[in-house]
Parts: sequence; structure tokens; C-alpha cells
Amino acid sequence: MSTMHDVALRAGVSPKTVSRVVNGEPGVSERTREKVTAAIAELDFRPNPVARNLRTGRTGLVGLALPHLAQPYFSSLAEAIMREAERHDLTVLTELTGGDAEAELALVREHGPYLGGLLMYPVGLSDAQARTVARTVPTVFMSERAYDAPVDRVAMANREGVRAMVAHMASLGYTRIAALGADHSGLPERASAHLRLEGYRDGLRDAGLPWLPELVCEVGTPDWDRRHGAAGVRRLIEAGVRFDAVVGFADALALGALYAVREAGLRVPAEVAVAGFDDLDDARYASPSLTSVAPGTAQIAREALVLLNDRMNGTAPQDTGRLIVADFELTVRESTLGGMGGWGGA
Amino acid sequence: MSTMHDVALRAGVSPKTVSRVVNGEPGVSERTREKVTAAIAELDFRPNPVARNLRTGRTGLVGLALPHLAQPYFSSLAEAIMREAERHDLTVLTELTGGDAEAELALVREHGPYLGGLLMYPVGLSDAQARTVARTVPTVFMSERAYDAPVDRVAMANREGVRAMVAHMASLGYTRIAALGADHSGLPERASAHLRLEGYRDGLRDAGLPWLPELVCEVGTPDWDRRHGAAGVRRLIEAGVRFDAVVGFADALALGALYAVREAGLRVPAEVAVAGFDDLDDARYASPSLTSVAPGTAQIAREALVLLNDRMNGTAPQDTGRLIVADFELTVRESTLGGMGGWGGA
DNA sequence: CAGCGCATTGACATCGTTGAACTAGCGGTG
DNA sequence: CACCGCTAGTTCAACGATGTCAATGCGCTG
Repeated sequence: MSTMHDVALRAGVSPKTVSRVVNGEPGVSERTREKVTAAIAELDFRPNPVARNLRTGRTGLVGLALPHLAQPYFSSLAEAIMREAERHDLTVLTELTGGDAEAELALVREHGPYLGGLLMYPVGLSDAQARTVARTVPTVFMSERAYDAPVDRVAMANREGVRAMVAHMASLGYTRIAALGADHSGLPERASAHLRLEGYRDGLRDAGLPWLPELVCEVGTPDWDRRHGAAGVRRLIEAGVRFDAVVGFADALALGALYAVREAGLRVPAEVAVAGFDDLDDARYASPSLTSVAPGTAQIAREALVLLNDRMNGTAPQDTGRLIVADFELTVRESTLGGMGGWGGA
Repeated sequence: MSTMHDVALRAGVSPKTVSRVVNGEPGVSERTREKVTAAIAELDFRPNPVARNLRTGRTGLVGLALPHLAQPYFSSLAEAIMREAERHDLTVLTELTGGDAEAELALVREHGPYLGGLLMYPVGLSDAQARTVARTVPTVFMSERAYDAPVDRVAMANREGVRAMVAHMASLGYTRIAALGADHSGLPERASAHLRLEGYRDGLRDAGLPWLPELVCEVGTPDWDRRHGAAGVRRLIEAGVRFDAVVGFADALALGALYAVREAGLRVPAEVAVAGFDDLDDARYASPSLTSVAPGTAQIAREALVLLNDRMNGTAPQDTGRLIVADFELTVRESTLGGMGGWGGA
């Protein structure tokens, strides 16, 4: 590994001049610049980032803190972030928090000071803790939950997405649309559930449909998986509730619903339409394929890095957080629209 | 942020002594050690890893290079590695390679010298390139493909897993067991397919069943998804091949098979048994739930970090690579054993 | 009590880079 | 010609830790 000193010797200049060339600083004549550039190429010199960081205090590292990677949404978000970070010449240091406030804070305490920035999907953090985080390191949240803290945030169009979904179903003539995944706990960490329920309410109002409490189905746990989706729909059916459509607040719930609906001998979408939220691969591959709201993960990653860049450069409002809501896309498939009922041929 | 200098002032000793205490080096009296420890606690001092790295050349960073995170196997592997790395006090820097040799190499060129170690799932790398990688940074591969290079490797029990699966089916009385996902290209990067096919062959031999070429179904592409699984089984059926069981070389293939088999009006497992490999969540949630081979991801992560630790400490053979094959687990579910045919109640 | 060995501790240089301050040289100006 | 301003480049110190080596002090031995 050659150093700036080596390059300097070879080019017959001082190390500082090499530094200037490497960083594209002014004050170097064209001739010298060329000599240095040549020497750099000959020695295959690459500046040592560790030394640079020690001197400048700046790291090209950004932390990515997610609760876990098991849910497809998080792994696809992680993937999108990493690809986007690469375009910004940033290196991503990933940490899993398990959704635990203590772990979320510990991570910031431990690595925070040596990170250039932090992209976090906070779960357990309180408002006060969020402020602490933002004070320690330039931070962008990617969460549905709002914080009373001057932190930038990129969120999905939770409310608007479900609203559009309900509109879609209503436009197809469905009138008794069940909401699967409601949460009445009011806990801030269940914000997605709350926002999606509001979207459901909006959608009904837009379509002039009545709000029927018996169609609002809580699933009880923060884990939105197929099992709970199926169980929820079974409860509706056993209670004798009539419904002709189900909006799942997550694809996993909707896939469970799909199963339970057909288990009960009802055809999808002829008798009951089903839709989800997330647009997982599983939605495309389900049978019938599942209509879903794609949350614009790529855009979320893109915007998050733009916001973070601003913060890291100081080009961002100091005492206030910006909010960007990503565009969603309604992907209509067989579970609401009918169609061939399979995955097509080979 | 306090520095060793601050601590030293407060404890009335020299920075070097603080360094000794922090690193648990000998040659510090009990009394001094206590004073320093107290000062450290009072100032909440944490050594600056950047400065330490510059001086020692050692980083607590390990690279994790995976082709992507979209496939559940990789995201669960990533998760397991991160959790395990935390136990070893290592920080994980994740990079996605896209399975491209150029990207795999670029990553090593770029970050290699500043990483303490590298955990990689190589795809495109040649033997020579693998040697280059291992020469640059302590490396452990987690791949099915073997390399002619002195690199440690942790692999799944590809062959043994499928072999056990075939034994399981044979023991249930299935005799015409199709293999779904074969690959005859001989390309080294398709090693999992080759190994699993060998396991299939072993299993047949163990059970005294004949090798029937018409039961060996190639899917044609490296992408093992549901669509290709379904298409493969449809081809078998259309060709009039009789079979009473399907071993998919991946859960995605098996899930596609499940769909195609039932689409053809055949009951699972009464008429055709189906099994997969990977033990994804989807296998548990499928209907009927899918028998599968769990590849021991947690163990893979654990072993990989042990091997890597050895390499980083120099406690590892220099000119030879070690190989660890993780234990697999055969998870028997409804698709081979029958049973209630649903996910159980709420 | 001189002299040796051992245990503690400190001074200083150093890792590779960059910020601050300074110098050399040149042309222009009054 | 003295002086100024400007550019190109240099020197030096510093970021915060640690490796090397020297110094200090104490107890013990002969």
C-alpha cells in the first residue's frame, strides 16, 4: 500500500500537493497536477480512508438501522438503500435493532459519533430519544410513525394507498369492504395500522359507502402474518358478517385472507375480492395473484439518501424536520379483477 | 467526546497508561488501574476506533458480500451473520455484488485493505480471483461451490439433505420420485444444483430405486422461482411422465410444483408428494404446508464467524482452506405426510 | 551500601492525511 | 525601485491512539 508520501516522492512534490490533487482542490498548476496524477496511477495509490477520517472527522459510513431483515419489506428496503448509497459513494453499515428502543439507542451511542449519517427505521424510540439520536448524528427516519423531533422522515403513502385501494374496489362494485389489520391500541409504534385505517375510512367516504364497525377486523398482534390474516377472516365468517371484499393492511394478511376465503368455499374475486399492501413477490405469485399497493421502496431509498446528504452537508433546515411521502402504485391483479386464474404458461 | 488525553489528565497519569488499562495490558498497578477506570467512567470515555485503526492497522469491520437480499435465503443469512457478528464485537459492512465477478472483485479492491475480514457468498469468482481475494483480506466463503484456493468455506449439506429427503419419501412408499431443478450445464456457479442432483442419485441408490432419466427435470434458468417450478411439472405431466413425488431443489420450485400438481387435479400428498429445500417461511405457510430441508443458516453463520476469527488472529492454517458442512434438518409437513390440510385454527 | 532485577510509568515518535500558516516567485503599479 | 497582490507550493502540527524505549523507584542480594 502506497501512501501520499510515496506519491509525493515520485512526483517530486510535497505530500500536501498530492492531497490537493486527490481532493480536487485549487492552487495546483496544470503541469504539477498531471505529474501527480501520473504518479498516482503508476503506484495505484488509493488514499487511506482511516487516516483521512481521523484527520477530518468525516466518515463515508452511513448506518442503516432496521428492526430485522426477515420481513421482505425490510430486506427490499435494505437492498434499495445499499444500491442507492453506492451511487452516493457511501458505505453502509447495517445494524439490526429488533425494534427495541434500547438497542436503537445503543447503536447510536456506540457507532453514532463515527458515522457520517444514519438511516433508521425506528420502532421503539420515544420522541425524546429520537431527539437524542438526531443530535448525535445526521439522521433520516424511514418510518410511518411521526416524531416530535427535528428529524427528516420518508414515509410510505399509507393512508393514500389504502384510500386508493378502497376506491378501486368500490369502482368495481364492491360495497361491503372489510378492513383487515385494524389496530385500536393507539400505540405510536402501530402507526402504519392507524394510518391505513384512516385511508380505509377516507376511501369509504369518497365512495359514499357507510362505515360499518363489524367490517373492521383487528388482528390483535403486531405481527402481520398469513396465519393472523386467515384467522381474522375466519372470525368474520363465523360471526356471520357479510362482506364482498377484504383490504388487508399487509400482503401477508391478505394472503391469509385469500386462503380463508377460499377455504370457506367462496370464489375470489367473483364473490369476494381481496387486496393487500406491500406488493411482495408473494403477491405476484399467489393464486389468484394478489392486487396490492406497492409502497415505492426505490423512491423511499432515493429520497432518504437525498435528505441525508443535505443533513451531512449542513444544507438542511436545522430546527425542523422535513417529511417526504413516497408515491405508491396500485398494482391490480386477479384477486380483484379476475382473469385467467393462474400464473400463465411456462 | 473525550479522548485518552482527557482521561489521563483526570486520572493524573499519562495517556499511555490509559491505553494500557483500556486494552487490559499488564504492567499497571491495581491502584492506578482503579483511578483510570474511574476517570473513564466519569467522562464516559470510549476509545476512538478510527484513531486506533490508523495506528494498529486493525479494523473491527468485517465485510459481508452477498449477491443480493431479495431471496429469503440471503436475507436470513445476512440476519444470522449480523447477530453473530455482534456477539463477536464486529461491525458488519454489507455490500451487494449482484453475483458479478467484477463487482465481487471491485469490493475487495475498494474496501478489502481496510476490512478485518470478509464473509462472502461468491458467485462469479474464478479460482484465480478467489485466491486474489483471500490474499487481500482474511476471507471465509459461504457457498456451495468449491474453490481451488486456500480459503475457508462453510456450506450447506446440499447433497446429504436431498439424499435424506429422497429416503424420507421412499420410506413412505413413493417410488417414482421426480427431481425438479436439475442442471446439466456443468457450470461451477450452479454447484448447488449439481450437488442436490447427486444427493437425489444417492437417495435413489440407498432406497434401491432405479434412476429414471425422464424423472429428472431441468428448469433451464438459474432463477429458481415458483413459475419455473410450475412450468417444469406441467412439462412432466404433458409428456405423460408418471410420478408420485417431486423433490424440488428449492422451496420456490416446490411451491410452483405444488400449484401445478393440484392444478392437474392431483391431490397432495395422497397422489403426489412434494418437498422442497430451504425451509422458507413460505413453506410453513403454504397449503398444504411444505416438507423441506432446513439448511442450518444459524449454524452457517456461527461457523463462518469462528473460521473468520481464526483467520483474523492468524490461528488458521496458512496454505489450506477448511471446509465445514452445516447440519441440515428435515422438516416434515403436510405435503409429504398428509395431516389436517390447513394452518390450524386461529 | 553498591548493584542488580523487576515492576510501573512516562516521553516520544508514528500511523496517513489534511488544515493553517507561511514562503518563493512573479508581474504590475505608483 | 519599493511595495503589493496573487499563485503555486511548502512546512508544520494535529487528529487520537499505540509501539518502542528509556526512566524511575523499590526491594533484595552479596
